[in-house]
Amino acid sequence: MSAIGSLRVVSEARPCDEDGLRALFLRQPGETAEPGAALFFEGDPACHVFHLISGNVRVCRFLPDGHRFIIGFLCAGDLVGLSFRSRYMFGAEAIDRVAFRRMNKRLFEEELQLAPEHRSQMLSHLRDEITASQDHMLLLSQKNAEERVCTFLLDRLDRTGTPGIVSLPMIRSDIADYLGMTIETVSRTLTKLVLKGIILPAEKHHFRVVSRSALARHANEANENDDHKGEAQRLLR
Amino acid sequence: MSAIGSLRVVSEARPCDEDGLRALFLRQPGETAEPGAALFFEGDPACHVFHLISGNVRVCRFLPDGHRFIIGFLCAGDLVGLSFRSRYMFGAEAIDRVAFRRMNKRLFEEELQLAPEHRSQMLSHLRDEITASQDHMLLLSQKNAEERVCTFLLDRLDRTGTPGIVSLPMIRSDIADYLGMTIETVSRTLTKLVLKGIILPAEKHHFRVVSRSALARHANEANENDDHKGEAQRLLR
DNA sequence: CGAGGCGTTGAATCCCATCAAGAAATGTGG
DNA sequence: CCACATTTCTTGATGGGATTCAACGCCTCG
Repeated sequence: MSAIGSLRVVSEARPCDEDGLRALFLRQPGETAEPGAALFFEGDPACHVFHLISGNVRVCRFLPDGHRFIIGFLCAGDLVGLSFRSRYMFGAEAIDRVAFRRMNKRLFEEELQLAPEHRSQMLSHLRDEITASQDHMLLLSQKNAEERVCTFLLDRLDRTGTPGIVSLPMIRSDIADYLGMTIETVSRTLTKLVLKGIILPAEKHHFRVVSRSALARHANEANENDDHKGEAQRLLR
Repeated sequence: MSAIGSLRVVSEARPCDEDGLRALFLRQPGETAEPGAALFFEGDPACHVFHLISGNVRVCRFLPDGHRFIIGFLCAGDLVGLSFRSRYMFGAEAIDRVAFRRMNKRLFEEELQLAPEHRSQMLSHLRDEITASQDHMLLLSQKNAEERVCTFLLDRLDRTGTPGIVSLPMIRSDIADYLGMTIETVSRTLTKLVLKGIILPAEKHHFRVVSRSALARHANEANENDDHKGEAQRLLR
């Protein structure tokens, strides 16, 4: 639980399958995007695949009534653009200063032809996206405000480099549009968790997690390692 | 809008990419499942890929608290099982009498090796699953009861063979668990749509759609062909 | 300093879930 | 075919959790 930078375990152990894919980008020049800038827009011709070097990106779609939905957040090491046909199905915007490499899709596919072992990595990546989507759907359809926020914090906790600290580089409205709630409810729920002693406000955009297990309990997660660990948590309640 | 059996257009025209994949199943023996029977269970080793010949299947996951979530519904022509690693991430249950073929996954992958053109069809299928998941997330996070039901009806309308008729072979609780609401709200919303004159109750498990465009308007869909048609609808409002 | 974006908190409202009851449909056995 | 049990569907009454509307403090930046 304290391993730094460990991958989030979705459902079974998974040694960094996609490292091979990432290696393809090393020849590409590094680029940067300023906060708020778009890497690409929803609806644009999908001609590049992206690899994030540093920084945070939000991935979003819009409804005709102006509502925004955030599909997810990307950070260092993440790939985006593999799951498109001819057009981007969503937009990607820099949250903070972002460094990335991009690769022409045609070129990317040629490389894939040359190195067939990358095929399975590609599939692997797509399967992960599907799994992530389904977990997200589960959250949206079944969880209440507190469970949503706790789930989100757990997720961020595993992505943040410092143990016991969760970093929220995005603003409240990003979180709200990701969790399917309003900024007010997000704010209220965070306050409630602080009052309950589960998290502590730390520096700007950071919280200290006092009790990971309490967080997990309040998140009502499906498989918080449904082995002995899960049992233990149930008994401790 | 009246073309029978036309594929639902997700975002761009797509000639039946996966027909090649489907052809692989023709050598497999036909099987059937009775209503309520499971094709496979969530958590089981994923050793088969399935191709539906006829009937309807619900695809679902369970939460530790007993809640059920329905990821989607399958019908004739659909494939399922492509997006798994070693275990099924969800279960599949027959809604009515179902005919299908199955294929050992290892065999399936060998066939894929032999016919590399199937690779892209495989990717295509996974991308469709991702798109569907994201549309579903959008529904769950942004839409109210009426919009959800209208979206669902539109979706079913395109899957039903008879123009102007939407078939709902599944029961209310299936719909509820798919749309993230209760059976009561589903029922009330359908009643409301009937009172509004948008749909008419037809035979058991069927509704007649009086006005597709009204349905689309109430669904608040993103891309109801965002060309002139969309404009026209806006003007007609 | 003032403007504007961001975050928090309060009060009122509303949509949907919950609880409850009954109607309609389906199935089963005599 | 009917009586009975069970499941499915609908409708009503009520309450609660989240949204909405509003105000205010904090911070950054020009």
